[in-house]
Amino acid sequence: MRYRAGLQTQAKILDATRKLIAESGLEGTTIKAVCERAGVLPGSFYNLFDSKEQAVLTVVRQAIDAADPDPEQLGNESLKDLVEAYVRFVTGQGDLARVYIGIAVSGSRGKPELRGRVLRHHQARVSRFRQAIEKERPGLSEQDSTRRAETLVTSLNGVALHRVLDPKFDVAVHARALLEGATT
Amino acid sequence: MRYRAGLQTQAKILDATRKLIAESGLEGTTIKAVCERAGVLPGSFYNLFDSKEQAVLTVVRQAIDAADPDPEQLGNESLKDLVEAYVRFVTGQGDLARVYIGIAVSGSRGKPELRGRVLRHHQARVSRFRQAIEKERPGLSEQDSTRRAETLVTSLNGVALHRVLDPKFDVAVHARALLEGATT
DNA sequence: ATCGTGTTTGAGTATTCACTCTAATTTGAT
DNA sequence: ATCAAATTAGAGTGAATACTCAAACACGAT
Repeated sequence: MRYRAGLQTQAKILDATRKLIAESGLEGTTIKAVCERAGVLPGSFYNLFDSKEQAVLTVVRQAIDAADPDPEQLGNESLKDLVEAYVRFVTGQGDLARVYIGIAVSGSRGKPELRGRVLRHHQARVSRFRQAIEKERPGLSEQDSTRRAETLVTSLNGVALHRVLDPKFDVAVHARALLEGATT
Repeated sequence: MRYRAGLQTQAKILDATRKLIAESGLEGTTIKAVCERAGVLPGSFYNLFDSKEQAVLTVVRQAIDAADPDPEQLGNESLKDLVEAYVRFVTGQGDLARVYIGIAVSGSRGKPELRGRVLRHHQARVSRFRQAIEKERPGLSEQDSTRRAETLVTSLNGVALHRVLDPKFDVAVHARALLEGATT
């Protein structure tokens, strides 16, 4: 993959894969469907990717990266910043958010690669939230701040999950309530 | 299906289906796998069920029913009762809880039957939680109590979701924290 | 004991899946 | 313009899928 044509084809395939996962989950994401939507034939797909799983993993990596804001400023942002960034991710990048949530539930079974990646990401996220909580409430024990961070992160995922089912669900309102609950 | 043998076979098939969905998701739940685990041949399966989807739907219906405590005492239980019942369901009936959570995301796509069922059940659940909240905090507006109930129910789902990924995750602790957040 | 009906058998069907292969075409540095 | 390498075309592979069917068998009311 060194020519322009190859790079364009790769982008088209990844776009198609992302949209298909968001629309119909891993189950509905077949090579045939991806190729049809990308306007490409299977031969081209396998010229650029070793397997279907490789393409899926690339998209999942994109989704996980997109769920975290400004990785450079790690440790310098407020809890409100973190929550708002997640709300923006869920409401503004619907496709990636659906991939993220969908993988967290169904895609991790029997696929250690995916499961490990999701769990590692979750842990990093909890740690980041914990730091922000400790900055806001310096008196808390580490155990307590960790517990609050875990409750907040998993609850936010639950709210995001419901938005996948009901697009009218107001994520921002519930995120605000959870934010308040975590700091009082 | 009128003889005892048929009823026994039906029960064996549903048990196998439930366990397989819990272990390996919808994707891994094939007719062959279900039949092998149930000690039955495909012909017997299709003598009792019209399709794979029918068997899956039956299991999902069981899971949804099991998520609600004492349907007869509707409206008479405290918020704490409701939360504790959900924790018991998630921690004690892992199989069904996994089916419920998994279906809510991955299974509902492209299957209006399932999607509608899940959303209707969610609405009933929110309404039940709202009533309990209003009894605990009589001063709240309906809009406010509804918002609190929605936050609580979706957050509990998020906590339960994470337990699917990490069996060591302490659901009870986080459920308690969410319960407190909903009533203060 | 008989007989209609429910149940099981187990091979068989059509389809779809991820993936391969070879030949033809396109690319871009020279 | 040339040519090696990158890319594409598109039919084809074997395995797995959901599902079917006719024949054998088991049940239980009579």
